[in-house]
Amino acid sequence: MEQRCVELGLKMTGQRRVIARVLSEAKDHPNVELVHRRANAIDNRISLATVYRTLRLFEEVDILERHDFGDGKARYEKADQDHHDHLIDVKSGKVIEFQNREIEKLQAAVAERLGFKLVGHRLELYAVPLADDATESGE
Amino acid sequence: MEQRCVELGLKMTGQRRVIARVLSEAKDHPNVELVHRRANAIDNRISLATVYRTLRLFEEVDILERHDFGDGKARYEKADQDHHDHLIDVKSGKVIEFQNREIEKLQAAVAERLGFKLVGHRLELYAVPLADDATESGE
DNA sequence: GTAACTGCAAACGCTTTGCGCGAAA
DNA sequence: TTTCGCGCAAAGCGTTTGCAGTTAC
Repeated sequence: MEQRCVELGLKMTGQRRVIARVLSEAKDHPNVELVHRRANAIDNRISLATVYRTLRLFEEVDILERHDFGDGKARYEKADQDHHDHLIDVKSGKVIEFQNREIEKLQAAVAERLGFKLVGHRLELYAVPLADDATESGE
Repeated sequence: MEQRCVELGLKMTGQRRVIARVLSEAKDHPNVELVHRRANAIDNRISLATVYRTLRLFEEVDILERHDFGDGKARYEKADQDHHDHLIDVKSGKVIEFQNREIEKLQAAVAERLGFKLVGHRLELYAVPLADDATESGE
């Protein structure tokens, strides 16, 4: 990810490096506050404003993807991976990634049938565990 | 819609009647400010707070559906119609409704394969017109 | 009559921004 | 030296809420 930033001519400061690292290592979809907390665990002089500015910057150059899963807070993940959509376990709040080529194709077909060219989409599945032994957790 | 409110035991005040009517007659997906403006065209003593409170109330009893198409403002439509998803023309902002049984089935299948039971979903297609003669409009 | 609703204005939560300072090129 | 990023605090925005007066039943 750092390499990517250099290619784009972004000045890599200490703060940005830390924030980049936090998201590189994240296996979940942290919101801004969580990124801030994790960044501060590494360097506690990073302000919330800088986190907001940096996340936005990274999003603009397509290093990160921003999501909104309906709780009113932006959540981030790195964008360099294969495209996928999200299933949100409404019991635990956990987010699971999935891919489905067939749905993607149908989406493009629907758009075309309506006279449009698909340029993006948002698909989120809200679901509950089948075997109801859900463990409560933040994600 | 008014009938529906009475069934639910909602007190039908003048303000609520107006707001219900505005959304009954809406062919688009107005945001709160727009609902407020349209309601005021009928009775200019309806406050924004009441619009917010009423829309939320109607949403809670499933008279209305709330959407968030990514512009940070809630948008509403009546909920009594067939289920559908939305295609957003990113050129004009226009919203087109569509149905696709096959996508719905695949969504349920995806959820099940992951060990979940689908309880809701959000699908939005962002697209541009194929024949690029888009007329700019609010919706 | 009384519980429920309303308007107003203040507060809310998330996010952005103006400013002066400090670091990098 | 000039540009850019930073922390801080204040402001912005859509939305919610406390309160006192008003309305529907």
